Amino acid sequence: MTAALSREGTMQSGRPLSRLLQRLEGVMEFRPADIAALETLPINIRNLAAGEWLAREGDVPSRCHLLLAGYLCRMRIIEGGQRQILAFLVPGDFADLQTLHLERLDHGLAALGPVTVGAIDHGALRQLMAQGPHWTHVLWRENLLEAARMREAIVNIGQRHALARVAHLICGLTMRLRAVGLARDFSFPAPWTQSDLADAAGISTVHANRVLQDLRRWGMVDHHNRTVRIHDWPALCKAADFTPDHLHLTRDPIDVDGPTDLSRSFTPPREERRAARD
Amino acid sequence: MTAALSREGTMQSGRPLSRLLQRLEGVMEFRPADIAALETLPINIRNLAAGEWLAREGDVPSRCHLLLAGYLCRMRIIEGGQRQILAFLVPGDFADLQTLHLERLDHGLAALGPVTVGAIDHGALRQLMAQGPHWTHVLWRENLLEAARMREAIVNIGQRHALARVAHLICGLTMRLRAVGLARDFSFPAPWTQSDLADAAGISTVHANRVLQDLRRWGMVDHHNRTVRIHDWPALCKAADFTPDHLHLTRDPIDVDGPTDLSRSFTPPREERRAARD
DNA sequence: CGTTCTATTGACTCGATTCAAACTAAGTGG
DNA sequence: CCACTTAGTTTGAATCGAGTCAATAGAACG
Repeated sequence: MTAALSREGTMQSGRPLSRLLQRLEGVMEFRPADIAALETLPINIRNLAAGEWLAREGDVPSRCHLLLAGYLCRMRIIEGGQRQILAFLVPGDFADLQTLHLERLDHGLAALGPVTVGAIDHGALRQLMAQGPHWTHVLWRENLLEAARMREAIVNIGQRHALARVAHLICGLTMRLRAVGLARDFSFPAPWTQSDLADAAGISTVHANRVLQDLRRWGMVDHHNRTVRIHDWPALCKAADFTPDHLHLTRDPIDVDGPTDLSRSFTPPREERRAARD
Repeated sequence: MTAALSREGTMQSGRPLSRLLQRLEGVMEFRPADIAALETLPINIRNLAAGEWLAREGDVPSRCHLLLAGYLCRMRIIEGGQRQILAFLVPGDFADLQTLHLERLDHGLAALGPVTVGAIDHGALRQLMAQGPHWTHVLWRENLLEAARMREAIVNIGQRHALARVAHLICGLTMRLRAVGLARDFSFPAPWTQSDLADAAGISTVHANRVLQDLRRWGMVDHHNRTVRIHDWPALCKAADFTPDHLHLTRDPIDVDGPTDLSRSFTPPREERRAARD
């Protein structure tokens, strides 16, 4: 079991783009030519040790990094030393794609556990996008998916209790891992500490510990031996108030077999004044 | 004074793009042809009453909306009825630009006070972008700026105390308004309620009230008569732990008079293992 | 095999929520 | 223009979820 897990996590060095493509193919069609164009990108593979920085706040990278194996996190440290983890990244995610259009990095990127990344020059990506609107769309969309996850993080931290926050983080990670072929059995390596989880959920380390104990006691999920094992997925989702909508993992309605009925696509509900306030 | 303020807020109907252009020109150069291309876009101007929805979660819009006057907010309502305001939008901001590449809206957009928006068809925007990489860059960057503000919101809600959160929201709004020529005198119309502010800061309405009283008592800022008046900007920024970095309002280093020294643009600090954890 | 992280526990404190009531400003219609 | 209504603000008291501090237990690592 553990062996299977670690095999799952291993990057097939011949196909560094496989995680990304697997996820993308879940939501859109690709012509062989599109994939060929992507696969000609020169990728520089690099390993990071646990805790190592991939990039720091203020950096002006000239390359984008695709996470191939392991986990990265985005983080910011504020005056007073507190750290907020903004996001966990999973294989197939771009780490600093936004530097194509927003040069200065406004947050740091660090490895949670050992990590493999592939570096692609900005120039190569720009060339890829210049070949047609398709890859522009895909990469832009990648940035938007990230923004959607951030919105979810705001809701999570702003409105939910500690237990739901932590549960929600785990649910989101699970779904995203499954979208790239990992965590098939609802368990996955989790090299981060309770303190990392706490900083992602906006709670104290001590409280994160107590919440994890609760989740374990209720038989929902267990985090031991650097491994998360989900025992009751429906219950966990319920406790987390989790819905996968914000991940946009299914084909957007407008993409499914031709154009949808557009008459209901935009509804200006004039009659509902004030409703927004309550 | 009040007259000047309301004049400031009024949209010059002949130049609906003026706020957007004013902000953009603060960070990049435009050729007259670029601006001309933008100004030929067919824009449909529409007014919304306070509390009215511009769009709702689940909508699949076929147009993007540029906020011309007033304030919009992004919001999500969760199981249990709690609302999280994800962002306040100010004139010159796009409300649903992301629907160009992520069709389904994962949050609602509502008017805080009376609002004027300009609707631009997706098709027209795609045509604009097809004319060259320039507007693609600009619009993509708009999405990234929004993502940067969301990261800041996560840090704000996740790590700061209630007073700093509210102060931070006000600081961010002020800077963004000033970037489009509003709030020149550090005061601006604020048609939202304490309950709106609370939902944006992730605190209860009662506590928002108490925090606002503190900010008033300390002589930093005052929110009365649907107007925010900042009396001590440095003190407010200090209390908020506010820096304008995340707004990317200055020219990015790489854009200022030719290429910057790229040797220091990416620094893989191998020696700093573990540092990321503390 | 000790050193260093990481996880766990208990006691105490505190920031923030909840509930409920009172007060104030802002429309609305007679 | 005033009485009525409604939305928004303010206050106090009780409570609670979560933070802090400090000490211990356990795992991992060189």
